[in-house]
Amino acid sequence: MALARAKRVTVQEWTLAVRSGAAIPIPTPVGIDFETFYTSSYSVSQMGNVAYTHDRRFNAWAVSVTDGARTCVCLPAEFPWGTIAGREWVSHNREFDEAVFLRLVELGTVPRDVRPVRWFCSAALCAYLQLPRELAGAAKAVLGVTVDKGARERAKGRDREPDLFGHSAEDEAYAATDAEAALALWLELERYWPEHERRLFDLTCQMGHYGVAVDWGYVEANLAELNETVEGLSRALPWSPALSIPRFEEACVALGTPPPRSTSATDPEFQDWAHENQRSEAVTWARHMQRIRSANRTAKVLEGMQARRMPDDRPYSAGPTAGRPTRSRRMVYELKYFGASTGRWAGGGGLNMQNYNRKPAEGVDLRRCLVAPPGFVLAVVDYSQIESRVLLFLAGDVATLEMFRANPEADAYEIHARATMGYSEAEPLREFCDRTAAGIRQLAKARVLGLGFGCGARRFVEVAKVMAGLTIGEAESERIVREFRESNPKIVTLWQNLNDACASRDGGNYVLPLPCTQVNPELKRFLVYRGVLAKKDGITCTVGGDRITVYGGLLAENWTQATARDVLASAWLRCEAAGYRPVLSVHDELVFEVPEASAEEDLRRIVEIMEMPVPWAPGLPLRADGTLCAVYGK
DNA sequence: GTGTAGGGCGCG
DNA sequence: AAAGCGCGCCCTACAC
Repeated sequence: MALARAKRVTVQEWTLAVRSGAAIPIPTPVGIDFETFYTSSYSVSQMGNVAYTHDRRFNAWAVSVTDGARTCVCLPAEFPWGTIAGREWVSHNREFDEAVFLRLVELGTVPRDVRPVRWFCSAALCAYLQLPRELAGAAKAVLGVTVDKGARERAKGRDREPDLFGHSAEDEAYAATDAEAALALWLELERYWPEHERRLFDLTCQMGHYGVAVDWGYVEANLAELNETVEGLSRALPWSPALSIPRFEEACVALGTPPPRSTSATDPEFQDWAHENQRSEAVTWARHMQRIRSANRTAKVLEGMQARRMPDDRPYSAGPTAGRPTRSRRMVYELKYFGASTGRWAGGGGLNMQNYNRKPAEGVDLRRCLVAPPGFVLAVVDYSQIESRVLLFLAGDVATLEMFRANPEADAYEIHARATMGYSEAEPLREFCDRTAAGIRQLAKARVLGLGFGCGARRFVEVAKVMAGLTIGEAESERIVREFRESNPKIVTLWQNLNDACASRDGGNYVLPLPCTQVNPELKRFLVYRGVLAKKDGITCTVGGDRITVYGGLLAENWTQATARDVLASAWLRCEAAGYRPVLSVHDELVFEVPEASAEEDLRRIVEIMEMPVPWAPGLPLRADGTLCAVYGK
């Protein structure tokens, strides 16, 4: 076992081995892992890497470095950094270890000229391969070894002065194992990670480091106001804590009002309850709670932004303050490469940039906080209904795809209405519906959004209400679902085929290749469903360490989402190659800062690049819409 | 005290 | 036959 082979050495032994040429054979990277102090309230998961490493409590109490044969664990100040400078390094969660390292350089703990030639991330690699992202899980799954993740646990509560606690041999052993596991995972799996995906990972990290410009005045003013709103609303509730559902239910009972099944603003059960009890004070209380939760969330996002403000930068404009450091107008953030099993990026680092409210909450517009820096405008470009189009592509519905191509101004709802609902007017569907007050577009929207992935009639009643604002009964829902399936036989066949293919892998793994694999087998990408068990009542398997039930519609959805992700990834790389680097990416959308002077032309070119057909999906019609704006979301 | 589960609020 | 899916973070309750 790779991990057992490494021998623990002292700093002197390590240095000697490197000087004699015994250590770190040239093509081999070194595994490197920092151990740092943290508590429940002071942690990297809440604060993000930059804020965490710049906090006054920051303390790196050990570094472990391994070449696979020998491992050295010591204080960062004691490590002979010259022995690994200019080499390739590997860490599990590179962004964290890199932030620690850069901070130690900044603090003078590590010499200024030490740099790796490249720094790899075994966690990103594991995520790409749909293995557990977390070190212990990945080591277990890939190497078959148990890595105790206790080192960091034991670091909690420790005095921040490294001299005062003197870490135990056991602590050091765990620190060593983390570095060894990272290196072993990298060496074992590295060849399965294609070059363009590594590039996407690096671009993702760089994008977050570059960050976004923020209107800090707007953030500050609204944060104060939101906190007042929360306090005021909380005081109006006759119990505490304000968001306690048991206390709320007790208050309902005392009032003689039956408590609702849900207190969620968007839950249909709550809406029905609120309507039935509209004269009861309980409804007022519930709405207060909803406003508190919403205001609270918004306030927390604003606080998260403030915590990630970059320490300083130089003013953009010339003038008396030019060149003098000022408080930065930018904010750093993190995006998790391959955060979803389908490959989509996910929010991370304590602040999720991918779920900012689209509409103001309590009068506060979160998107309005993100702005273009002076001299620039934001170019926001997103794909139109990309998943609906990809689903048709994967189902092989060539005829419907051809309608997209022939009718580039029409959206997916109109195409669906024309293809399967008998709509045949010459005028665009939206105009027709506006003119005649017909409901066909809403129904088409509900069908497209709700029925493509196997949703049944009972569930569709709610889906139609939430997605398209349609109120339908059970019988009507059944009719719509049946009619959809009859008129979209290719989609239904896709569900069945995927279901059968997965079930046929009973006892093994189901590997579903993505379209990008078709053209260039070197660039393989798959969805992997491990440990398939096909029983009479359904199929179960393991995805990302969790046991889940799968069915045809779900497989179709996963396949679609993953393929749409590849379309965006491909566009991101093409934009990058053309000199356009996004500052943010949200699933089907890229946001750029473009100079005011060339904004129109830049936007036109970006849209053009994003709409370029992808070689591995011939016949997939792509449509991108772009807008220029001074603030995000306008 | 810590860890976790569930409800809730957001997004594509 | 039927089943929308994919995420993250905050708050509260509760078991340990």
